[in-house]
Amino acid sequence: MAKVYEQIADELREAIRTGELGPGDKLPTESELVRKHRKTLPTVRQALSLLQSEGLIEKHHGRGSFVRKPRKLVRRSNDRHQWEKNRAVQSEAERAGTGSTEHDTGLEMDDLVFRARYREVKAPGDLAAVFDLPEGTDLVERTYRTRYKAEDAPFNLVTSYLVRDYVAANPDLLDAANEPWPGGTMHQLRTVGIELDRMEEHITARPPTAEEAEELQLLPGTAVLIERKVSRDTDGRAVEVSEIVMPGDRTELVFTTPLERW
Amino acid sequence: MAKVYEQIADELREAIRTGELGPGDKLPTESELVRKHRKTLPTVRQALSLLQSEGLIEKHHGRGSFVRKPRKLVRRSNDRHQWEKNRAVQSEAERAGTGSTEHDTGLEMDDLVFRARYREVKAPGDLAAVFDLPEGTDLVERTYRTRYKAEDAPFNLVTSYLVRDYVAANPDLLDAANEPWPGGTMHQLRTVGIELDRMEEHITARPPTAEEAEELQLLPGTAVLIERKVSRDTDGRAVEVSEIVMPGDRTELVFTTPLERW
DNA sequence: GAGTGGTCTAGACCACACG
DNA sequence: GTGTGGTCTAGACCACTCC
Repeated sequence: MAKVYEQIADELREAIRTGELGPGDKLPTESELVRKHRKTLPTVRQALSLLQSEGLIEKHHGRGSFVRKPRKLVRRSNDRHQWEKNRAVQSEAERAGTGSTEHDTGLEMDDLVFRARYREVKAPGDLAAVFDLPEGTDLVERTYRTRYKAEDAPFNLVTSYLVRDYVAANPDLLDAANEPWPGGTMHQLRTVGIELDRMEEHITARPPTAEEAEELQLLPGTAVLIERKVSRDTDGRAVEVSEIVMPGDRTELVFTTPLERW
Repeated sequence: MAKVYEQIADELREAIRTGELGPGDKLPTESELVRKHRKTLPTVRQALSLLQSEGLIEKHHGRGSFVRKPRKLVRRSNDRHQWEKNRAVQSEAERAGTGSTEHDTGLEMDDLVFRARYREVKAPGDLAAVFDLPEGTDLVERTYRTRYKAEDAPFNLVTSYLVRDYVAANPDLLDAANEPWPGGTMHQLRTVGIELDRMEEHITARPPTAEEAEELQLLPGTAVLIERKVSRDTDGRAVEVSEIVMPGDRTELVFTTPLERW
């Protein structure tokens, strides 16, 4: 072990692991570490950057560096799909009460701020393949941002695509002014005679892009979960494709798979 | 925009986004960027480090920096659970042919190298809570590493816990020498009269720890997917808890949720 | 105003890749 | 051997936080 910055990082990692430095505790300042290890400032900063990229610490300009606290998780369970489907056949009064975001998070609608934007686009190759339609087919692109009223960053970024021809029979579905739609996408599809049979969710993870980090206000050393969801109707046809970007440290996806009995 | 390293990073990001620099292409060398922007080496290096942490580029000592290529994904679908359950009631000859890893990846058993280690541990608080048993209950901890024969890094890290009392009736289940067990965990449990009713999978994402990065040979700028799986028997009792760490850029988890008809 | 981290300069020397 | 990135020194000045 020759690398000085690794040694400094190791020592701090060990202090965090043993609990000598607990969540929220302040680390020694950079100049203290310089004195202690008799190295220079850039070397010490390299060590701290490493810990930051591992998600172990947060640096705060003018205040110091701190051991990161575990985040409170927002849970999204796949049982919400059946819940949403059941809700789509309720009366308007019943549907108006809640949305699936509230079902996911347990929050009241009043705590949330919601923004939707619609746009018409031509299907690029990858989306066309999922829909099993020709490239360039007309799609409705819908982007959603939902955030807590008390915070100014949304807690996820959603982009959803519908095939224009499948939904154009109801012009209301082409206008973002009707959002938030009581009863959600399942009810929207029901107004044009589409019933969903299953949801396929594809999950990967990666570091956030610069834009995502800014929009979700992610600290360095955070990963994002990417969910690509394909909704299929009773003919097995893909009718909605959506991509959801979620902060990996604040989100827990829960999937329950039932098994047949022996 | 005052920050010089952001400007340099932006320019390179843009070149990558537009395709001017395609996957696998070599970036300008650090000294070329120094000359071009009339800045110093550490500043240029800061810009490149940023792109690296975003997973956009790879740096190779002595060779240069390169635009990262997208990885080939290994797909793990939740339909493997039912597949595994069906397999557990087959004859030994049938079970011997394949394991669930092969089912997941489509690879032959001959392409894979498998290592298992068993250990007996006392349940810490968080595990005890999931099993709904007292803290300190005896558990069997099983760790697995599976890798391609051609590569030297495993493609995931698995730690599984069984309640010792539930499985002790069959001593073979306490001995790692019997791994890989033909028919997997579902068949192991069957030998002690346990039938699984459902699987709960909890997914989060974060940057890898230093150990995980080394063991999975992850490049900087990669995230890991964490899956915590709880297997419940027909009484709803948690009988296995496992944690699986997977490279986020090489793994795609697929969950299909069927919906009831209206 | 004092303390602390953020950005940047201007180098030196080392380690790895490749011809 | 030459080119390349990796580590490290020794500072300067700026920006943010808190008293």
